[in-house]
Amino acid sequence: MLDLAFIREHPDLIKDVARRRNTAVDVDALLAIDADLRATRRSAEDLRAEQNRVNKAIREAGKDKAAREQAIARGRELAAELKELEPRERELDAQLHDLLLYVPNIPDASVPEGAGEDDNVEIKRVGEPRAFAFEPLDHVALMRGANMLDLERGVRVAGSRSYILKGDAVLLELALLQFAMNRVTARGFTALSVPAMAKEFCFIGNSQFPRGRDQTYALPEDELFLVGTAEVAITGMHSGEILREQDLPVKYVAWSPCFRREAGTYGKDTKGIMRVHQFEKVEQYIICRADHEESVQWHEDLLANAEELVQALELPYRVLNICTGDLGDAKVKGYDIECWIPSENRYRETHSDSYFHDYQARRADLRYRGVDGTVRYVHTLNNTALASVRTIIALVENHQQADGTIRVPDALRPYLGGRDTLGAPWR
RNA sequence: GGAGGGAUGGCAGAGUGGUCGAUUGCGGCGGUCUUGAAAACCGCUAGGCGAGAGCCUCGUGGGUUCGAAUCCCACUCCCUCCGCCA
Repeated sequence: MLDLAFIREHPDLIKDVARRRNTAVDVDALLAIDADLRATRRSAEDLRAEQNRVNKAIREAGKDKAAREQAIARGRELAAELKELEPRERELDAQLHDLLLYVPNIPDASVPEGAGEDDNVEIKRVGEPRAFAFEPLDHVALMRGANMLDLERGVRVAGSRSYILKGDAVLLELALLQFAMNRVTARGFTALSVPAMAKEFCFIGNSQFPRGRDQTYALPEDELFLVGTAEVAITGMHSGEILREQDLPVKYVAWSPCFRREAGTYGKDTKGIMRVHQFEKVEQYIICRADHEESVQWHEDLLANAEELVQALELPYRVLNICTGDLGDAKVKGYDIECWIPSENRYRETHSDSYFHDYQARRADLRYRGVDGTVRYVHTLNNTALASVRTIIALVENHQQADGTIRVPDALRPYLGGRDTLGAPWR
């Protein structure tokens, strides 16, 4: 959410931003409602001010019965007028708030212009895609052969885009999660295990709602929703608080299951487990002071943390600077890390590193008191540390061996009981 | 699932229809004193809208009333007991 005063002063900028971001928002309607609300509120405030004066007069009238009766009569008139005005004031306020949720954030000047994902700009490439001395398999063939994946029965249990990991794949998943948790906590992040379901306000605060509502699983009986990322729960957990500047930055690394409906993606990534409804993720999250330079610094640091993990797993990857047309509404700027997937002969997204300035903080009402006493909205940032299935795909495909087994990168071996190979030879 | 109690500022905790946006304590900030610190003492210290006058906020939303932290209704959350249960 942007500051309403800023929108009032820069309507053309907002319209331009919405166009560049491919997002629809009716700025004129918003400003019309705002003007109407302010006029209505002004009238109501005048009435309330007089009401307060009349109430004081009633108190002070004491035994002067005539003055008291007269003031009460005026009070009755004011109450009647307010009864007309107040429902309208509430209605306009609600409408304004709803529209405000659709106004996107302002991208940083360093965000490339572009219509969609094809216009994202590659900013670095690390590691060489491996030259295989044998015909490499895709993750489905590989994991099936090694008895690590059962797609059919996963679908039987939970429908399309569901899967069952088996055998060494389960150990691999747990190892990866713990590997990520250990590496990031070693950098001073506090480990969290957060609820995988959350109330609506958390999703609004984080900006998943209202626009992404159809991508979220709902539990209507309980007015809860399944989170698509731990980010939702973390944004919600401090909602309404005023933190102390001395306690910033707050750095979390949270593990959670992630649930995604993937509505509207029917033809996409139908093979294997590239796009699934449920996976595990370790997420980095930072709450810091309202300072652009500091946000930028943490954004880079979060990227570096993620790169370090990917490098330790010996996966070739590249980093993209996400263009205006592909950047989520709430983000000021975002980098994606894409890991090399041999069977697709291309890089695929495994991490998403973003900063938001105070956009999420305003929605979630998350502020801090500076050492000088002033209260401001915090800045928030987050980046994936490790997402289970996509990392599993990249790892098994990149580290497959001629006999169908998977080589375990050195950094991961301590989390797999020292094993250097997963699966038994089968090719 | 059943019964009862509760929700007030950063925290604790008064306040049961008008002078209460709110007693007090703790914490925090500033000062006096001190070589420095502690202690003691003094002062300041909720948030939001508004250029300002002023307006709003005592869990949330309605209602009663000239007037609501206070009364009524609904909801949410927390606590205690019972039941069920990983």
